[in-house]
Formats: sequence, C-alpha cells, structure tokens
Amino acid sequence: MSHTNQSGEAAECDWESLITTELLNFDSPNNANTYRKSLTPRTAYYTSITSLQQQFGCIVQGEGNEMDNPSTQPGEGSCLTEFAECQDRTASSSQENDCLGGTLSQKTSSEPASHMYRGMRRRCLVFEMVGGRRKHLDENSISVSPTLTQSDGNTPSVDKQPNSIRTPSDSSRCILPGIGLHLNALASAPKDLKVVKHDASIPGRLVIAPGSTATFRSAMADQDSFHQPLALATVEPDIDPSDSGLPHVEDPNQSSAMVVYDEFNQNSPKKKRRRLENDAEPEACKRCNCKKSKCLKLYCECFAAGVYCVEPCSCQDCFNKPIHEDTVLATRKQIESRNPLAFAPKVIRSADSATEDDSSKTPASARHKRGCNCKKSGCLKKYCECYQGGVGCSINCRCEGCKNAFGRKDGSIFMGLEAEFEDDEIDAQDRSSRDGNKHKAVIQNETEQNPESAPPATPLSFGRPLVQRHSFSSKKKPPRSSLPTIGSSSGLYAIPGLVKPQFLPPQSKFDRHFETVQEDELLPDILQGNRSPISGIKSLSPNSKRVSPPHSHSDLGISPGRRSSRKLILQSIPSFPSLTPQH
DNA sequence: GAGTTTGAAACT
DNA sequence: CAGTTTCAAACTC
Repeated sequence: MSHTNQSGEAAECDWESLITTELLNFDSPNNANTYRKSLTPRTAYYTSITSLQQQFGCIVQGEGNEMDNPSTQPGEGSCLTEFAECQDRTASSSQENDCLGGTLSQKTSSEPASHMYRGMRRRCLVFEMVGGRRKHLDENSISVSPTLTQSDGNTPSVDKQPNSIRTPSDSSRCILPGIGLHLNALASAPKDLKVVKHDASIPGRLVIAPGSTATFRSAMADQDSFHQPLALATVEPDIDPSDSGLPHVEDPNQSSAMVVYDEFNQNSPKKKRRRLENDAEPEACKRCNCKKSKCLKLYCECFAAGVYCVEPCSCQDCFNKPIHEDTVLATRKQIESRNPLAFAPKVIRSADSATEDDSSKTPASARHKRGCNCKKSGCLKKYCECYQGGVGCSINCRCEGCKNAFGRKDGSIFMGLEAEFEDDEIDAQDRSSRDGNKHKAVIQNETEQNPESAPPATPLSFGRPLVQRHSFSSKKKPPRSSLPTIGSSSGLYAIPGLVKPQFLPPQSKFDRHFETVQEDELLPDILQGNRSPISGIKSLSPNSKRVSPPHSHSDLGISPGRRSSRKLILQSIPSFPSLTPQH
C-alpha cells in the first residue's frame, strides 16, 4: 500500500514507470546473466528472478489474470488473487489499505488453502505479485521451482514494496522492501512511504530465509543505481512450517534463492559503512562489521539474517556474497544441522498480538524463542536479544536482574502497564539507558497510534524494526498509550508466529521511518480464528484458549499461573485511544 | 574513532 | 550439558 497515496494514480504511474524501467533492465540478457550467474545452480534462484520479472511485468502490464491460476500452490494462488485485487483497487486509487489488510483477509474464503496461508498472504503482498508474475513465466515455459512457489505465498505485500521500489528519485533501489522477516529488518523500515526514499547505500540484499517458504526477489532492477541489486526477500512462514504444510526452508535451494545482490560492495567497507551511518536512512539495511567470521557464522548479522552482505557492510574477508553462494549455503546448512532453528526467527510472536485492535497490541505478545542470558545489562540494552527484539523476557530467559522494559522475565508481562508501576522501581540509570535506546521511538508512536494512516504506508515495515516501535516516550517511561505500542512491536513483525528480531535494526534507525503495519494484516488465520487469551485486550474470544500450540505459555513469557493475571491486566485496559485509530 | 562491555555463538 | 573461548554488536568515552 505504500505506493498508494493521496496522489492516487499519479503515484501509481510513477511506480509503474520505475518498475518498468527496472524490469527492462533486468530483463536484458546481460543483467539477467549477471544475476543468474551466481545462482545458476539453484533453481530457486532462477525462479526468483523469474518471479521478479513477472512481478514487475505484472505491474507494468497491469495484468490481473494472476488470479486464474488457482491451481498454483496454496499460498500462491491466493496471493495472486489478492494481488490482482489489490491492483484493481489500487488502480481505482481508493482502497489501498484494503489491499493490504482487507483484501487479504477478505479473500481468504475463496482460496483453497487459504486457511493455512492466509497469514502468509497478509504479510506478503509483494510475493503475491511475484506469484502472479511467476505464473506468467510458467506460461512462458520458465520452470518454477517448488521452492519458489512456496515462497510466493509468503511474499510480502506488494503494496508496500512498490513504494520502496518506486521512489522515483531514489537512487537506491534498495528493496528493502520486502522482506521477509529478516529482510524486513533489513530493509525495512526505514522507508517512510510517503517519503519514499531509498537508501542507496542499501542495495539489494540476498535474503535467505531459513525457514522461509517464500522467497521474494524484488527487483531492484536498476542495477546501475543499485549496483545490481536484486533483492530477494524471503518470508518465513507465519506458522510452523509443518503446520502450514510448507516445508521448512532448510533446503539449500531455497536458501539460494536470494537476492543476488551486488558484488560491488566490496570496496572500502568502512567508507561505505560510514556513509551509511551518515546517511539519512542508514537504518535501512543491516550491515555487519565482521572481521574474523568471514560472515559465515551467526555472529554475522547479515548471515544470521539470511541475507548477503552488501556494500554497506564493513566486513572483511566476507564470504557471504552471491559469488560464494555455495559456501554460504553449505555453511548455512551445517549450522542448521547443528541447530535447525539457528536461522529461525528468534522472536516468536504470540497469536494474540496480531489482533486488529490496537489495544490488543500487547508487549507480551511476542517472546524470544530461546530467551536471553543477560547478566549485566538488565535486559535493558540491546545486548539483550529480547530487548533488542522489542519483546519482553520470558520464562525461557536465564537473565539476571531482568528489567526488560518490554516485559520482565519474572512475569511482568505487560510492560506497558506494569512498566508504569514497575518503572518506578527502575532506577534512573536504567531509565536513562532505556531512553537512550528508545530515543527515536517516540516519533514512531504517532505512527502507531494512527496505524491506519500509516500502515499501508509501510512498505515494509517488515522487519526487525519492531523495537523501535515500542516507543516509549523517549524521555519517560512508556506512557500508557505506549503500552499497546509495545505489544505492537511484535505485531510489526510481519509474522505472528515468527519474526526475526535479530535483525531489527537499531531502534534509532527505524523509528524515524517506521511505518506501522497492521498486525492483523500479518496475522495468520489460525491466529485470528483462535485468538490466544492474550489476544486481545478488547476482544477475548471464547476461543482465546485455543492458542496455537507453538505459542505456549512460555512463548508468551507467562507461566500458566500468570496468564490469568495478565489477562486481567489487559482487560483492565479498556483501550488506548491513541493507539486505536479512529477512522 | 578507539576502546570497553556484553552476551550470543562456537568450541571443548 | 557445562564451561570456556571467540566474536561482533552495543555501548562508552
């Protein structure tokens, strides 16, 4: 939706133009070869490209027939359909938002596997587009790998992407756009849709989503400006792959599907990095600074995020590049063999968080998968993965002296609320440190508070950025109004089930540009249908207890006993007007 | 910008 | 599984 705006069609036109141009570039044999080169072995990769092409082609041509491909894989078909609708709507320039949120949710019924993939669709309009395009390719006798197909289902919403891509003036085509979870983080956020400005420094990135079922390649076609950025975004399944029926993406192929991004980034990492830092929107992409790991270990944020290192990185001896795809994949596989969840999102968002009501956004809705092990930071600094991910600590955490503003491990689930009271306990020091981290969060608040205005906007709010979202006022502890926000952060993660927190860029980076994505958009059907108890402050459905298994109490960071208390707390909170958009 | 702190990742 | 080392981000000055 980001691309849609008040300007309505005008904007759309620009977008199309841009895309068209990029597409052409991409299509050119030379360019195509370039991209294929590194991925050639990988069907997925190829597919991705194809998808990309299709995507753009679709946009350019304005085709709406993607829909006629119901037979495609579950996620895909629906995606196409939705996408088509979105396009239509967009064309009419009237309901961009619907596209993202309404459309997706509404369409579900028509889809075969809709139930399963619904969540995915929401998150990935972009992918949907891809899917559509893919279909196209198929017609053109281009084989699409299954992997890709799956990917499509997860594709991020097109709406958002377009914006990012489209910025007319943007030199950077960073496609941050879409990104899957991981990408999200990278790409994300930063882009203020309205200001659609891309950080040139963030050329395309390869995103390898470990578990991602969907891979999206944004075509940042403009290679010139982007240094060949082919961004591929992969989205992870909202739910456990097994649940969705989607294969876990450990498949190398899938991994391979990445954005092929540039090989040009290698020069002067420091300069690049510096440039990025100074850049107005440095936050756009993740950048590492690895010196010894060759960017082939989880120490490397890029690698861990499933993306290739890019120009902005200051890494040394980096192997996390398309040219070393095989190495990357092999390493990745090795790591996964050791720990299958190594590349899985670290933050698990509980179902409830996805509630549509802003009020329902609870901080506790998401929790770190493994929990942190902080000893000295009090879980108040980004050293803490929980804190960094914008989620509260849970019983899974082994932290000491937990003061996580998003929720303490001891059970203070609802930071927002409790924070008010508990914060008192927090010494000034803690606060200051917290404030420092959240300095920019405040800005975000407005956006969150007016999700509707912003949401569509976020081209990709995907991503890590959530942290930022938890904005407390920079100067104070989290205001009540912010409570929801806190919770929402998790919501930002596109996937209700899984998110990649680790990639959340520093808050500071995101805050500014961050645009809210409605959680519900991302919320999988399952979650919606069955809201966890926590789900909603406002709405506690009878089914509230039917929480999806994955979201155990532990996930929520609440012990069974605590659950009830938490619930009470939430319920006690009527609603947060500020957070609840009134339109 | 350099140095320190921190905690995850990796290793033993 | 626990302890130690390595690593790079986060943070401080």
